[in-house]
Amino acid sequence: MNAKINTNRRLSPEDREQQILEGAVKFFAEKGFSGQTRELALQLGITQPLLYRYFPTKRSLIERVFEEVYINKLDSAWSIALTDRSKSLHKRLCTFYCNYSEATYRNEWIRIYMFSALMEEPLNKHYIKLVEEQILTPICIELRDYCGLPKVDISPISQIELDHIWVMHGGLFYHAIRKHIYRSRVSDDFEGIVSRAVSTMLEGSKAAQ
Amino acid sequence: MNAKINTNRRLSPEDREQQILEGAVKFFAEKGFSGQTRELALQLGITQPLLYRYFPTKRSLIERVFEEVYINKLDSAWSIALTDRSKSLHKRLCTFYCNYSEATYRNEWIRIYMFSALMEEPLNKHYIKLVEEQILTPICIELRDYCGLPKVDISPISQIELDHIWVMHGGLFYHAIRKHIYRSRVSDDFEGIVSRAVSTMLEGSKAAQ
DNA sequence: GATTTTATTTATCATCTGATAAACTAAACT
DNA sequence: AGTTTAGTTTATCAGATGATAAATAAAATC
Repeated sequence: MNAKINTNRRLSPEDREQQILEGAVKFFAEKGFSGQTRELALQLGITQPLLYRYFPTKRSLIERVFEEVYINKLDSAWSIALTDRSKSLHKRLCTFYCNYSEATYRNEWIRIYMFSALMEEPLNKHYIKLVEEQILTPICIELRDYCGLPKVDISPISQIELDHIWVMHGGLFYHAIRKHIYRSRVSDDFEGIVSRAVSTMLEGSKAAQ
Repeated sequence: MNAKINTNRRLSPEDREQQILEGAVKFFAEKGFSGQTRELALQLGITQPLLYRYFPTKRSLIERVFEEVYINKLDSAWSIALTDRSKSLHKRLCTFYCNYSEATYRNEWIRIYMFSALMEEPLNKHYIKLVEEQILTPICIELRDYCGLPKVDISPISQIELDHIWVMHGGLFYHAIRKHIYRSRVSDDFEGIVSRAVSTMLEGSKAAQ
């Protein structure tokens, strides 16, 4: 299928390493980390031992794949934009989730994320912590303001509030799971889905007070 | 760890098969389907070739695991109860999701489901279809009634409506993913989470009209 | 109690799979 | 052009892994 004809043999080490890394991301996203080095090499159009010239072990390659996929994906500017009260909270949340989904709700990202979570890679827990601290807590704070509830410095954000936002966050994430893991046919109008989910959450939260 | 001392050797074929099957469910839920037969046997306190007395291949054992985990989990009485308009829709949805989560949001179910989805087992697509037909579409129909919108026979349930309910459904499912796949600390008050998610969805949907 | 049956184990095979070493060859250097 | 350097392949290893056959021993049968 995807096996390239080896047109340009003898790449520079930097190019070859990059090519292997990119191929490995695709490969492991598809097959999981029990995918075999020979099959990866075949898909790259190189021989299997060549992998070991650039990565000492399979495990080291997998860890580079993690880095490649996860570094710099969470832009701190986003969580700052979430707190910009010159715009409506609805607008801010929609913008955020559209940006966020473009960066993370991608085939390779989602699948590698799920494979690594099932393998109990520490990566997953780090990422979850980051999401709670940099995304969900800021949203909870804005939601309190939106609903006219006490500020954070009066009472800290509770697990209940976090879990409530997790449902919306998870619901949107689950859209990507359905698309890239279940490979179901899903509506391509993600903006519309986000907008409705955000409206529902905001209206529902206000009504609950 | 879990390796039983082999106190009762020579079980009856029925008992042994059942014991292997139950052990295999736990084992593959933890390790995924690339888990090895020797390790499974060790965990069961039997020798590896004994597995092949009861299951001709590893694959056949895995397929029995699928059956064991998924058969009869979707109770058709639930979707009927969803349409019982003598109770409030909020009440019906809460009851449904509490029952549904008890049957499916379990460690082994969730993990095997996700492993099988990543492997593109047909099981997944069948199950998704069932969920859309027997759970989500009935909910959409009830939601239309709740919001005072046209009946199904006037205009069928659209992809947009389904996707909207998928967000709530996925958000609740994602709670189980966080618990059993990410193994995050989550609130144990699932009833409370369901109640808030349902209220939010209902209020939000009504307000959107 | 002796014999048959069969659940289980021991021993083993063939293939797969991560990894290494040596051979090869395209490019760089003198 | 001849020599060196280094990217790539061929050949191969050692351990893992699914699966099978023969040996063993607990239970059932007579």
